[in-house]
Amino acid sequence: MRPLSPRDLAAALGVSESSLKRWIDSGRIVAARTEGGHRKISLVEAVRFIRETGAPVARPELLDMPEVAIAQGRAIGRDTLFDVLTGGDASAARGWLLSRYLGGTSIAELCDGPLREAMHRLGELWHHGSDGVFVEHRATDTCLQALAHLRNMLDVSAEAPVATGATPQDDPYILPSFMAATVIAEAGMRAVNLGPDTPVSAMQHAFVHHQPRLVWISASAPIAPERARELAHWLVSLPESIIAVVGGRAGATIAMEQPGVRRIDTMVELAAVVAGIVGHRAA
Amino acid sequence: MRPLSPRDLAAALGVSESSLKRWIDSGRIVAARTEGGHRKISLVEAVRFIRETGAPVARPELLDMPEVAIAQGRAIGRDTLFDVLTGGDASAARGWLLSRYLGGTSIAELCDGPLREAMHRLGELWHHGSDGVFVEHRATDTCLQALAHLRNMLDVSAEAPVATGATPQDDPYILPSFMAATVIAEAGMRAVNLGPDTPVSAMQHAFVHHQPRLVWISASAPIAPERARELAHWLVSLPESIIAVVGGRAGATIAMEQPGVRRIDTMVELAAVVAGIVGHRAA
DNA sequence: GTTCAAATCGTTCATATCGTCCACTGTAGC
DNA sequence: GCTACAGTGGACGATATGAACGATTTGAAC
Repeated sequence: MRPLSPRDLAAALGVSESSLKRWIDSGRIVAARTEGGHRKISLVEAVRFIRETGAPVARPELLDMPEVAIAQGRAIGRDTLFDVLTGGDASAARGWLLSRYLGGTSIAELCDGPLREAMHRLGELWHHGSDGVFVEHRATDTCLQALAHLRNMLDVSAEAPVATGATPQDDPYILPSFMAATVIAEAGMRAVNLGPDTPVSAMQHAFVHHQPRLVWISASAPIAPERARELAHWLVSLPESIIAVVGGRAGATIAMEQPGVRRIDTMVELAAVVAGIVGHRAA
Repeated sequence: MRPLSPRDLAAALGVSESSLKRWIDSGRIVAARTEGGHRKISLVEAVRFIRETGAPVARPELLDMPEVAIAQGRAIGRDTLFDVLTGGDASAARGWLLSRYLGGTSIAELCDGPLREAMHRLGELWHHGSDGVFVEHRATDTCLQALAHLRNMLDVSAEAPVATGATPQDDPYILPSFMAATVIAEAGMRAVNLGPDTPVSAMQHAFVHHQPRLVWISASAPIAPERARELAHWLVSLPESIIAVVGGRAGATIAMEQPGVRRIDTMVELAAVVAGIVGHRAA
């Protein structure tokens, strides 16, 4: 049970670090000092203060707030995203991702790191335990909420170039394409996501309607050869000025068929592609 | 995010700081105090006040809701949600829904009214025009984002009773169950949504894990007779203290099979059921 | 043990908010 | 018209807050 620094508690309470230091110095919060003079606030003291003053807690996740957890003396920030997701607390997961994002980690990095790892391990569960499907479905919904939250915080110019994308027909995975859309929005393009189980004809309509500079395909489930051919055929038929990228476990099936279609393995890569487009525009 | 100061909220509402301070002091707005006596208003409380009093929001961007300004700017009430959704601008759709919500319409009413109508008309498109699939997929993603936004604004107690729910296997519709989860959260329960294409076994695991008071099933696509029987059988086998509700076009297939399983047609109805549970608890 | 980046220190200063008082507006009763 | 009253918006000195600064401490890597 790590003691809190003034910065930690200030962030959790939504006040400035300066104020918090003053409150400690005036005795309203009791804090110990290290040899070198740094203030350390125990979790119990933080809870006492919050209780007694009725201070609003702006970001409980920074305190790992549930009283149960405090009682158990769980360490702060120790939990991995996987732990939080298997725990099933949607707001905790949102908090986890949000605090990393505010801490400077890009959405793309979050997707490639903790999110990918967590969902991968959940996939393992799916194979091993009988409750894997339950946990995975619940985690998908939780991630959707958290990603939507992040995406809503971004502000993309209405003049930014557009990207359209989808998950192919018969592929039910919601999350990967939603992640791609979020990463693309973060990198500065307007992302139009058609979601899972999308036929090529719908992608074509989206293309005609939005005139995107970038088209993404996110293929996780194994894809039937005819479908892969149909998709690859369409992608190759696009004008040369359009960048087509394909990601996901099953993406290789599509991308291999033809050059000119770029295979992508990570969200950071995707963000780089988008940055190239946006940067080029701006220049 | 960060708590609002009287000045912030006053500016957003277009009233004087003096009035706002008076409203707080008279208890019409609940505000916490800092150690030094400064008033802090949480965003949820601000939203509650705006909804209940019908106060007009002069400058929503000060509340971190810039989309609302745009939605109200373009002659509010002229565009239907259907128009906005077919237009494909996600932030416009968010603004549309958010401004109605701030205006006092409940999420349940929004789902039963504009959202249901819009999605229904989009379904018609699906039959008539060849680009219907594209528009419908895009609109689904847009609605997901907007609903997640609303859901993120709600604040549900960690002690609130739990509801679990899902869409049956082979039913790919994402939105209805997500809407149900949002409505349930609005009405005061913690909602755990397993999303589309969920086998009964996963619902059972969720039940064992979360010990919910309420179980919801959202069935839109036609459901195979064996599956319907399997689902109905499970629902009926639940303890009597558990309330089981079934909604959606295909819901009748399941609910008809057995009494004790309540058929639900609107989100307002669902909210009423939840209110019954929460109210009973509180009493 | 040394090195180094990140966190925290104590301080200062501009700004935000406090509580209070007062002048103004609209409305209801007479 | 007049008064009483209730709500509003603006102004005031006093206090609280938040951001910035260079100096010091900390923790982890080598």
